[in-house]
Amino acid sequence: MDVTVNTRKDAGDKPTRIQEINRRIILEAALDVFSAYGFRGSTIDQIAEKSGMSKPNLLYYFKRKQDIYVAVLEETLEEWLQPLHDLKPDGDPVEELRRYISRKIDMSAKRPEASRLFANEILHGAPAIKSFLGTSLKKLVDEKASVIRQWVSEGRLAPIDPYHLIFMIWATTQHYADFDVQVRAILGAQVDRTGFAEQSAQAVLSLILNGIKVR
Amino acid sequence: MDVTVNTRKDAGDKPTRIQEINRRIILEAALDVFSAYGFRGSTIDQIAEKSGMSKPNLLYYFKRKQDIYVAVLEETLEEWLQPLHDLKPDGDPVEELRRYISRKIDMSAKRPEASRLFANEILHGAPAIKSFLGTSLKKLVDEKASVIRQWVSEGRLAPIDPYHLIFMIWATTQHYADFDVQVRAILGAQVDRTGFAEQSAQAVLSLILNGIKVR
DNA sequence: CGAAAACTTGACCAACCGGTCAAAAGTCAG
DNA sequence: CTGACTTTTGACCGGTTGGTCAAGTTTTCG
Repeated sequence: MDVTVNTRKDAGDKPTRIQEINRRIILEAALDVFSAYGFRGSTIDQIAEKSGMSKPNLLYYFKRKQDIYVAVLEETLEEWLQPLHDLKPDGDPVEELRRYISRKIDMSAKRPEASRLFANEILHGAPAIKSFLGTSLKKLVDEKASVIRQWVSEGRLAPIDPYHLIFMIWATTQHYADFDVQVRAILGAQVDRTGFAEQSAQAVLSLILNGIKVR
Repeated sequence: MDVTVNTRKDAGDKPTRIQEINRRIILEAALDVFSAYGFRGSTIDQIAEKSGMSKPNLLYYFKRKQDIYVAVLEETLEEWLQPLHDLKPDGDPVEELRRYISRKIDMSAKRPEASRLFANEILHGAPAIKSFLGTSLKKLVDEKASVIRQWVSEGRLAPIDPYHLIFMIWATTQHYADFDVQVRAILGAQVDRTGFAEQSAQAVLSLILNGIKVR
């Protein structure tokens, strides 16, 4: 039994320099492709072409199409939830929520592909991340919801169900990324004018914050 | 040249009884399938099976997969936009918007497949209805936006950009249909308890209405 | 009834696509 | 430089899927 033999690729071997580079290239290309066409609508060939490598070569790094998809989802998820993680019980509630909403809008504007990737995944029943939603995400949201509930009970926020508040923040902030073509169709070229993102952020912020301020 | 020969199927011939029945069956099955798997992810066989007919027979009624998709989109669109059509300049602004939001939430709860069908279509660049978005939908939204702007300028509504307000209403009301699995993962079984829809509606309504009431 | 028109279907096809494989080309440590 | 290991690729395969077709069955209507 030659113990030096290893199966590489799967096992926990440290990746080579080339592996590191190429995995990164593939995941970036895959984010673009999957977010544009969805899992079923994307082909390995598309991702390979965008990565500048052949299909068999891509499959040398990720054995199956699913594996690429899951990898890109996991990679992006952590970044995507960071703003919610950073919502802290200390400090002014309205200010904390203002910061949270601002960061969410900012991320949607700067990385719309990430937003669309999740939107598509969830829209179709979240086959790849359902277990994550029910465990890690639920835990995180439960935690932050109780922070918000605390604020409400202290009278520092207008009475509102914290879960519904979080859903509304998600819905409104991601709308501009997920439904970009619709927004463009209606607003036309002004979407590309500088300051549009800030203007949208202002509208979302003022509406939600007005709705939760104590009066 | 036998003039009585007609190409049927495309032409403006009045459909037979069987045609009317089967087209309806197909479109209903297609809404379920397309909304669950998207255009690319759905197969003609799936729709045929759900319709209880053979694939060639289904293709007898709709020559191509695209044709079924476009037909079901067009059919559902009209119904989907009715509430916005009914937003009238007369009457109390807050009451009008309350009615509009309520009807949107109601539709999302009762016909989530329709909501998901559009969400998916727009998410992927609206290839089938892009022209519609830029013409009919834009016209409708422009019209209603100016109604809202009028209300604001009369001081009957808090100052807010009417387009962003409409987008926020769309985003929040459709969120519960489009992201159903996520909502379920976080809230669990309580989603199925009676009154949940009303509770969500209440949360959305109170937040948005609070944000637009003059103070 | 009878025949024309409408409807239905099994068999089939070509394109596409996820994935394999064996062999060539490149990398790198000793 | 050399040989072991890693990376790359062209050719290929089998399953799926959109769509066709010719032949059969049912409906409609004079």
